[in-house]
Amino acid sequence: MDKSDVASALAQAAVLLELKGENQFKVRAFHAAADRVLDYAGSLETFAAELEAGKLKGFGTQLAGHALEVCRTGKLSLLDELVAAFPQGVLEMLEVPGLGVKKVKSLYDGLSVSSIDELRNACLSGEVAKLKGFGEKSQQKILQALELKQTYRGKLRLDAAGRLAAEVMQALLAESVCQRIETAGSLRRKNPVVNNINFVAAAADEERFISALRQIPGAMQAVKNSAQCIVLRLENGTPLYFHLTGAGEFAAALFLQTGSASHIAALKSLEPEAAVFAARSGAEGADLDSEQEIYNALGMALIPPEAREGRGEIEIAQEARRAGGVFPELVHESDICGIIHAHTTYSDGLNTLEELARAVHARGYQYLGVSDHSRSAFYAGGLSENAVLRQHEEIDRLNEELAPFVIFKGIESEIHPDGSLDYRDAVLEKFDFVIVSVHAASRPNCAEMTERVCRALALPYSTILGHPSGRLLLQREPFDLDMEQILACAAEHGAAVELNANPRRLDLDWSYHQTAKRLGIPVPVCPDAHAIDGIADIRYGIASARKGLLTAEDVLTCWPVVRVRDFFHRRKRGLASARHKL
DNA sequence: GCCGTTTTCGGCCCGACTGTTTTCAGTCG
Repeated sequence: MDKSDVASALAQAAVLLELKGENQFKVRAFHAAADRVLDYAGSLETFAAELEAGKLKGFGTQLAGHALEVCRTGKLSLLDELVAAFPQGVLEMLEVPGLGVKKVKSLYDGLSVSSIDELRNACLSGEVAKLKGFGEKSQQKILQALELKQTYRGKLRLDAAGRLAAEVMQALLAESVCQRIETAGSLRRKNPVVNNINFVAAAADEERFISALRQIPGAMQAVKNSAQCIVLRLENGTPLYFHLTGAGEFAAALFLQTGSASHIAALKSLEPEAAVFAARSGAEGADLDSEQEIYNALGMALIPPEAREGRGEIEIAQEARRAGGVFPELVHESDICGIIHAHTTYSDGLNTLEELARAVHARGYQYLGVSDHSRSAFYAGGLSENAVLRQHEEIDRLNEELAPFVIFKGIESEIHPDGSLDYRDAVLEKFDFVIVSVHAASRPNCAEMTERVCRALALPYSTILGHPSGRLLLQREPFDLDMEQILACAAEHGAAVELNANPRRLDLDWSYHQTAKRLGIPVPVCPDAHAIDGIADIRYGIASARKGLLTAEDVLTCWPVVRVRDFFHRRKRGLASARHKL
């Protein structure tokens, strides 16, 4: 039980109250109360105490009572009543993009549609288009959204997959049904989204192993898929594959189950590979006890798991081996010198500027690039020009206090449809760096969107392009834009392109990293943190950067403070030569 | 349902965009 539970109970109640047709201001009061719980800086205990004392703004007698009930019992009886009043599927309909509470209500009231399946049928039969407030286009959009939702089914984002895999491995090791177990497949390759989770396990007793799998929470069924593979199906639909192996063949199995199909196929087409694959299939005679030896036997340096995609890494590894060396050292989390792209309470962050700066400082980083939302992001409390000036004064004060630690003055500015940014030049001038990004809901065509971003990049104030594709993994598709053209444009103007490390984004996608590198574009790995905890997300960004074969030199946030400052200055003066060194 | 030091009743959070409409409601960020 924590603050997010309280907030989520109040927010869910708000949605259902609206669905029920309650007064919109009452609904808003519930939403606002939920936001206030999240924004509350203290502990759950002090929150409850202040509620009781009637000290919290936004909580009158009613809402304070509801919030206290959740704090004390973990339950909200009002919410239970509301949930009971609607079929479960109605709530699921709210997750369909383009459908808000009003439209769901009108579908439920007007067509008695109360589930995703019924919604699809109503669209297919053309009934939705006849409903007041809907039309042919709305119906088509709903169908498209449902189709997209279907393609997301059973898939997991890297962070969720990693957590699930860790829980499963812990449970199996605790039951002592395997001596060793590791993740393999797309999770070990750190793909942003995975369709399944693969494990390699050294387990002597197959029956005990399977029965332990059946004990895992959410397990639906665990059955043998082939001679050496067991598949576990969970309630959410994601299949988990367990490749059983003897302890002596563990490395060979891990190697075979990690590489992507094209990576393994490319290796199989090489001459000396026969021995390795024969050894694997011969089972008994496998004497290769590490992946290092396997790759060496194949005539190449060890390829890091993230890179095993069949996109040129084999040639790099062969070349490295010929030169007597190892695979080029990819970027590590420990290479990160500073944090760029973080929000504070000036806009929609949870921590104050000072708290955030001290936390980043305490973690041993050299600098923090603060970038709250700009003016036009009303929904996120975007900064007015006055707020910008106030923040700058506070930064100046903190910079004196925390030196040699540096806080860079930044902003995350919306790119308007015409490619312009949010403030007057006189204000833009005052920032050390400006992250330019698109948030707006509208989705223009490819040419318009590309033009919009390129126009922004041509402005001397645009330092970093933020989350360039705009995608939200398993939630929203990327904008329709020409990424190659945008990268060329960033390179031309000396701008950097962010690798947003939030596991919901991981944007710039790893498949474009080598293009960026070739064009000399520095790629900062940015947490886009909205609280101190969010800084830890850079580990996902680093995983993606490694996947894209980036080195510390390629990642702007691995540069020391002096070099970053110099990059910002040069960019502002239109002088940025992206790859210059001091 | 909450709030207020001009208010205890009457107002409550912005703006673009889309698709539905003939002047606006719903959604999104």
